[in-house]
Amino acid sequence: MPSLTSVLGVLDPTSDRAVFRQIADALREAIDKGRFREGDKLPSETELVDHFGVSRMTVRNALSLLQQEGLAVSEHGKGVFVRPRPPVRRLASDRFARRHRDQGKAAFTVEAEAAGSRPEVDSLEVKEERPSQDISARLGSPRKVLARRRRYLLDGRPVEFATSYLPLDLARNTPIAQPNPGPGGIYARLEEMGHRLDHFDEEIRARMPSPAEVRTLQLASGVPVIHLVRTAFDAEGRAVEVCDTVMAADAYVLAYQLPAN
Amino acid sequence: MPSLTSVLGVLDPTSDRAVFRQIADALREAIDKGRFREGDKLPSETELVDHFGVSRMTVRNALSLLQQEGLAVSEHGKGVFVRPRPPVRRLASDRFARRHRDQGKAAFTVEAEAAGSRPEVDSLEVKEERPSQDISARLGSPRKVLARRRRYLLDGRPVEFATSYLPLDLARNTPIAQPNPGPGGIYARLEEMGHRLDHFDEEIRARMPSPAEVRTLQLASGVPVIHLVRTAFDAEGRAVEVCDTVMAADAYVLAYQLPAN
DNA sequence: CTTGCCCACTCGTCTATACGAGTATGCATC
DNA sequence: GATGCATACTCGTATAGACGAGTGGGCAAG
Repeated sequence: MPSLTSVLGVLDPTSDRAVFRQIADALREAIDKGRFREGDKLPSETELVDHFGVSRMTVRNALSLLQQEGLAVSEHGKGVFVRPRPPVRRLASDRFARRHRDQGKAAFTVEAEAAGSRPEVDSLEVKEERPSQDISARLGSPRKVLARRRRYLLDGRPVEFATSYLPLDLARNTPIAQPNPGPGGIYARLEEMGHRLDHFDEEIRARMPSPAEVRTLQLASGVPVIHLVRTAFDAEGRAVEVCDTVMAADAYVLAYQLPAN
Repeated sequence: MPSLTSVLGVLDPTSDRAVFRQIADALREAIDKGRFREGDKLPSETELVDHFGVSRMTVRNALSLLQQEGLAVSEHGKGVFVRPRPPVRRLASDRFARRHRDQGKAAFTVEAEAAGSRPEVDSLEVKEERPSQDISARLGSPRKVLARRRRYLLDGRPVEFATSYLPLDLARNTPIAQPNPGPGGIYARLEEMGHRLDHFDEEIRARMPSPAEVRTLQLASGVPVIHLVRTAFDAEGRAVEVCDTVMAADAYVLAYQLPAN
């Protein structure tokens, strides 16, 4: 096995770059060059202390940098590891198009099984609520809304949670207010109820997760979330649903196809 | 002025939650409640040390958490501040549609001025290169490509940098190989050259920036980047351009409109 | 063989101290 | 009044030490 010096090099005492940054640089370079691969254990804090001849806080500072960059994750009692890249779920822009509406299962389940993963849906909750200001504005200021919350998991790992909001006058006492709205999901039910869907608006943001989101999605440090808000409009131009989704950014790539004219 | 105790409360010594997390919680809550607003200075490390009766490293640990969450930014010699939310640039999905192709200025310039900001383009560079494996695959494996790099700034702040790649056999000795390709940009030139554009594919990811990206975009810690790769296809189905864009996530919201059928 | 404990190793948290470096202010000097 | 310096504040970096807590292996007892 190669010596730590050949893998990580040594510090440059003449450099004005902070020592912990030099250590982080050395580790980052070693990872980039494949000397450490996904899931590999990095040298322990003690080993790095001995190798570089610095104090433990300095080493921890360096490792903390790598974790903020999303390059490494630490596991209490085990060590610090190169962060494994999870399989990525690709969301096509036409995933809610009418022609793709499966009559049996939910879109998430169909796609996950096609990709060879085990899908789960979780923390299902259907409630009547007063809408937040933002949701209210998007739905045309209804007094109350029906909120459908759920969390999605892939092979046991939470990847996304979402809340759908519908004006209560539209959804009350319909299959939409049931935990399972039936084949084709709530979009199929909306169309059966005479709200032929015309188009969707999607807004995409990326940001660091709140502490609550870190818990719900079991996010490693250095992993942002993608925040997607989709509004569904019927043929009369009425907003009939808003779906607010927060996704673990390391589990998703969003794909859109756009006409050129 | 209110006492720190009334703003931040006190520690719960019976809690098993780490002290630095309790301090971070207190600050986060104060920010959420508006006790500290955008751009406000948080209490200095020394003040927090005195108030909570802990060591400075513990306070720094707490402040570091808030910075990782993107809630705060520190400025050497000045203090730690609630991170200001910059104005957000909204990118509509039809921004490259033919009907919007302005005959005078670049899309970025037009949009920025409409929003009342001062746009700049920077580090313009046009080069012939060997494509990376990824770019090569997207463009149908050309031996060489023309790469057009540039950085965009809004009111002096870098918000995005992008590289366009075109197969060299298509772009060599054309206006596209000039730093300024002329009115309507390279898409207008491509269409003049007989490559009528048919559609665009866009792929969106979010992740933490590399150290190089932090420098180029002058990113605060706790700010992810949005990575967008757009491929332009002509009417024959040939990929004629790939544009690789990295955006400061706190400066953008992407908006797409999708048909329902 | 299985169970259960101990121990060694890992990272997590916290204290105390020191000095460096960037910023802003006021005061003395020119 | 303008210049420049001293100073006091800010955060940045680094050391040394201590104890806690999670993990896993080995060994001894059953």
